Amino acid sequence: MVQESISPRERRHQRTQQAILTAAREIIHSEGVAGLSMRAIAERIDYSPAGLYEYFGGKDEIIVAVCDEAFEQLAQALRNTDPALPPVEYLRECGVNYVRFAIDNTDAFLLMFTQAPLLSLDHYPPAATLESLLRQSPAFMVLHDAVERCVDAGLFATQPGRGVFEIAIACWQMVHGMAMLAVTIMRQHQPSLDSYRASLNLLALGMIKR
Amino acid sequence: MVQESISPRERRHQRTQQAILTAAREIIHSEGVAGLSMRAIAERIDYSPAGLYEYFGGKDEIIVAVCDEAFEQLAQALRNTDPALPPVEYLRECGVNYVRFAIDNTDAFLLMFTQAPLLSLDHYPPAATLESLLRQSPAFMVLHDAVERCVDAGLFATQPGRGVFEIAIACWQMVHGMAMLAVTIMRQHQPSLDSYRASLNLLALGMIKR
DNA sequence: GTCAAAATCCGAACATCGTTCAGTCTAGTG
DNA sequence: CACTAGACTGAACGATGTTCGGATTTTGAC
Repeated sequence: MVQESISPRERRHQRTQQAILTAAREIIHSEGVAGLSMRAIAERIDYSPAGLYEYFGGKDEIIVAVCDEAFEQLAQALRNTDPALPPVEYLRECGVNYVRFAIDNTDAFLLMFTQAPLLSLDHYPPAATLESLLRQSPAFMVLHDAVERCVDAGLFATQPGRGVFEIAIACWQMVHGMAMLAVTIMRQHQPSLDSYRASLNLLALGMIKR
Repeated sequence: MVQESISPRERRHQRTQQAILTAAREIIHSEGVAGLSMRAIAERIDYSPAGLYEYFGGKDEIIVAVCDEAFEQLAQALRNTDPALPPVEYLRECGVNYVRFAIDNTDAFLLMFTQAPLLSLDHYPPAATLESLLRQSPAFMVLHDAVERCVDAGLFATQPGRGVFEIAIACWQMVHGMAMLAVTIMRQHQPSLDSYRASLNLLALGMIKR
């Protein structure tokens, strides 16, 4: 039997942990990543800087934790895509939602893909294969399953060595490039979501069986 | 007449400036971006930390200068694409070279697109339009001209509101996503360049007039 | 209820960082 | 030669992430 109920102590511990994370998120949103400091977090939740180390191993761990939350939010944003859409349109709208998430959550997105990669090499355990790594990512799996629907419906062509997984990676690369450029170089010059949609249509067109 | 010859003093100045930049580049390559410090640069070229401020306004300016150099190298890497290739293949190989540059110069590429964007908002003057901004980027213009060749040859279809410029952006987004993921999440699991080629073929296929 | 152990939390300190400033030395100009 | 502008340093300032010893509180076992 698993002891499901947690002690009040653990509950307080988790609550304080969450308070730290939300404080970090707020600071990043208002001051930018550079403005995030242990002292700023501590002050915001009425703690001493040293007290934070009771809940996180250090600043890096806090950043990684914020990223983990953001990755889950991204996956949720992708899952919000209307499942009633035809397979290809569904896949395309997943991509649009990916870009939309990046634009609406610039701070979080930049953190996920510019700060975490520099830290994660030490924090995340190295996976054996790329496939085993990506299968643990809920966000990627939404794209993967969307591609699978297209293949199962006989719309997308597969080849030996280029199955659902490889096609899903190609889709991810495309939408990730869109999102990444949108939050960096094009930050001040956002194209319409329809222009992203048009580009994704082109990629889908190249994949469709003919 | 322009005074072309520069004084020995200015020559020394420029040489020291270059020494600072190469020192910074080497430190980033061996220690990572986090290991880059004014003191480390100064020590490597036998200077006092304060002496560096005679040549650069601060650490941010040094980083931006390193990025500017790297952007020029990227443009050069794209220009190395064999011009004898047919238009579409030429465009595709430009993309492959973009990804190859990212993989071969991971430190520089990460610096360009993860550090600089956070600083450049203060350093670079905001451009009026996206087009005027990108036209100043030699690297992007290589892609742009490659797309133009495809359009002029009657291979790529254009539409009102989706001309050479818009298509070039789509290509850039694709290759940028490939490169970005290659140097972050897939850093330890590099797919072959041929798999990138195959994905780029799909995008090109969607653009080809039919 | 008692009491040792564990969990919190803090103040002070340490090392490091980017940056500034007053001053010294040197090269170039009149 | 005198003078000025540039080059360079040492010491310092404020801010940062982190550690450590100790004080305080909470918990669980007897």
